[in-house]
Amino acid sequence: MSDPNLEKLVLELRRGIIALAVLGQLYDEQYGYSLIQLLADKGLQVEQGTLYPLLRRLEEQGLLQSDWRIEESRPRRYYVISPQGRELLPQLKTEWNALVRAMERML
Amino acid sequence: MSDPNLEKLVLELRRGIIALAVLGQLYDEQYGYSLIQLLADKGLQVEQGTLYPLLRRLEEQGLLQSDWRIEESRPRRYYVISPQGRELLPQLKTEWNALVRAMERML
DNA sequence: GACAATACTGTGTAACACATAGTATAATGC
DNA sequence: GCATTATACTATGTGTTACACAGTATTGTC
Repeated sequence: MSDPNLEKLVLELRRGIIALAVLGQLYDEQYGYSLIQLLADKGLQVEQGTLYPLLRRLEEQGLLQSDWRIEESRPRRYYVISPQGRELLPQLKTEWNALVRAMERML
Repeated sequence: MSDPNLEKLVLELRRGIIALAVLGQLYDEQYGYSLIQLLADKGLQVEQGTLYPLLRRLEEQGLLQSDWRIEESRPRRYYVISPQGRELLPQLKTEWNALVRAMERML
């Protein structure tokens, strides 16, 4: 995949999906670094420079909650989906599924 | 869907998808306005202010070809996928399918 | 004790959807 | 025949965001 056009288009494809994936994975709490690995395991590579700001944005929007823990071997900020996030996620999934179905009709 | 958080996330979800949809629909030539209607029929609302610049970008990138026709009742710019676009589209579809499968594992 | 892995922060850039506005012609209804 | 709607495109500006790149600091591991 060295075609720069293809890379740009794939980049844009992944763009909005990352937020959906993150919200979907945070029913169980995770810290940034572990979430990157979890997403990678499931087939979605996300850069640190993408994920950390995204987590902060989603928390600002009230969709995530976090707490900073220093008792463990390393200090970590744990994130989990908030009540507001739990309310929003099913609606977002519905929109996602509608998009997937629309694309099935088109490709 | 009045939640501004949801709207913002859905906006980002749709973002990259539009280019894929456009490329997929242009095996048969279309002009901008007809393409907007075609996409809407298949469940994807795209604004004029989104589609027209997108068509120009995709042409600049060599993925589309166009010609301006004035013989018809109205002047129209017809777009069709280029050979380079035909080469790229299956790869983009593959990436899209991989993303869809990754999301299935996560939601 | 070097090196990789872990875990996070911060700044800058480019791309892009959409809002908004504008131009102009063709078809339709009354 | 005249207003209204549909058609078809152009142009500018804004806000959001993924990623590149750089940096900090701690904790295993060989």
